[in-house]
Amino acid sequence: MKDVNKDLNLSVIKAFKLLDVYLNDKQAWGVRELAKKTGYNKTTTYRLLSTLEALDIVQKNDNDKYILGLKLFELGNLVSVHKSLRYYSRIPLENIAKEIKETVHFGVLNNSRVLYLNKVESPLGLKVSTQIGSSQDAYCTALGKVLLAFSSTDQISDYLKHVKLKTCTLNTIVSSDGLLTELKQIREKEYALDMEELELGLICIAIPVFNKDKKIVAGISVSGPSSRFKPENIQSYLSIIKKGAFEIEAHIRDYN
Amino acid sequence: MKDVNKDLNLSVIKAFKLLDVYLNDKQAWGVRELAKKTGYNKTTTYRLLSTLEALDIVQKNDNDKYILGLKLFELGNLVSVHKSLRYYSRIPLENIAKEIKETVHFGVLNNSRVLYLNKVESPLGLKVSTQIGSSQDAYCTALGKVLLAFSSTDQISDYLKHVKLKTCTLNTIVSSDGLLTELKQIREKEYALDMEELELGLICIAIPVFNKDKKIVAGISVSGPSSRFKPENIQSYLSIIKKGAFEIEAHIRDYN
DNA sequence: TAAAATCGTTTCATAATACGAAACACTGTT
DNA sequence: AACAGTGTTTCGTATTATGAAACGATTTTA
Repeated sequence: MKDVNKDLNLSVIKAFKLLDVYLNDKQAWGVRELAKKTGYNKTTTYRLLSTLEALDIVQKNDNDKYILGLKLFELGNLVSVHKSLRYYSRIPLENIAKEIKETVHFGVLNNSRVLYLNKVESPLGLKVSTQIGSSQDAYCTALGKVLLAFSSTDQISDYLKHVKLKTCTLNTIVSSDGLLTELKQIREKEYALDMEELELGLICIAIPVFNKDKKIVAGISVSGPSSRFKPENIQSYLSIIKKGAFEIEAHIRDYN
Repeated sequence: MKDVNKDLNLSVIKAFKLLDVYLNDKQAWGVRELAKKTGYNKTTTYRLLSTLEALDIVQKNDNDKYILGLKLFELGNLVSVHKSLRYYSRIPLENIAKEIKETVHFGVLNNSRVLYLNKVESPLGLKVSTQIGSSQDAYCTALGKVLLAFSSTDQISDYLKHVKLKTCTLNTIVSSDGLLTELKQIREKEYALDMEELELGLICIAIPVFNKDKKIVAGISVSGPSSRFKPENIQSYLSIIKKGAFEIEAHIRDYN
């Protein structure tokens, strides 16, 4: 809580840092639990929560623990950033999911992470399921790698400077050189694969979505269990995903 | 800004009241514009916006005006209230929309208003389109009336005490007695109609969704232009919507 | 059954912070 | 050249947030 900041409302910052707890642990919290998580005083936490509750930003559940309230749902749905991406991606994603029968994701790079803007889940029982609005490390997912690959060289070197590549599985790329080579190959092939790099048994294909200036704005990925991703399927999957990407690109030519 | 409140963080309240501006006017705002809208001092508004920008709650658009930021999108998608309603309503709503080819809405009563939790738009060019997360007065919509009708008598009389029934069209019910009679009929028929009460040319059918205790938890509505809502269609529409309601009810039996 | 350990909540003197008028820098218009 | 818009910074003052301690109510442990 040092004041390196110029001149900001500290209690507003505190309030949102408290809400940030919910980004990591999506559960209901008590006053003392949140006080411990945030490092705030118990009374401070209590006062913040009372304030947020009065505003319908948080609310108590059946066990008198705090959960995020409906006002945040209302505000979240008003966010106009990437709104056209979200809007125009829906139907193409559904078409892809209908053909391939695997979960389809649509995301952008945000704060060095993949932010999922949209998804359509596989109709099958065994499937990948990610929450819209959640984010994931970029280096160990196909979607993240394809978004990185077509970023500027400055952005890529910045990414490597600030993000630690951690081992998720035996296949995870953990060296900067390894990732740079991988990104170069992705640029050449115009698609990315995640062969169990994030999680064992999980395979993922991703392709970029460009605007009219050939600048990357988003990516589409299809993911599922390795048992269903045979090498002979990947090419046909790619052409189906590319068809969806073309549809989206047709609508967002003025996106920047 | 009177302190009738017990002991709350006033600047946190100010911050969210500022964000509330976006609920009414979904546009980009400058510092002075927001200061005028909120009644805050220009400097206060500037400091609040700088704080919120540092937290990614708002961000500047191309014209250096403030819009809601992606952090709100992330938080909004974490809201767990009504999450299962939103989840289990999706496919039934899509099936209804596919059959009827009109826009289908799914909503609950929240703060005396209809809050739209989900929607599927009509595939036709001329269609009703409402924003998920937005809300609407209850008394002049079919969805609102059906949600009111099956509320407790206390809630209904409370509603009539606090909400002013304003004329939207010639058909709007503006008297308390008129609305009470209408709600009684809705309880008997188990569905509600909005015959151009909110907007001329706009017709809407709504039915309730109950939990296992026969308590209302949500409602489904189908809306479209009056030219496409012939009296002879309404009965067949109703049976299609009811089928969807049954599907949802099967999944939410423990909802309260 | 008593004691201890939780929980959320309230109090209040003190320390910290938000406030806002005024001045400033910048841009585009008259 | 004067004016009318922006957003931004400064700084003394008035307001507000802070947190240790005490409180009441449950639940758990001895």
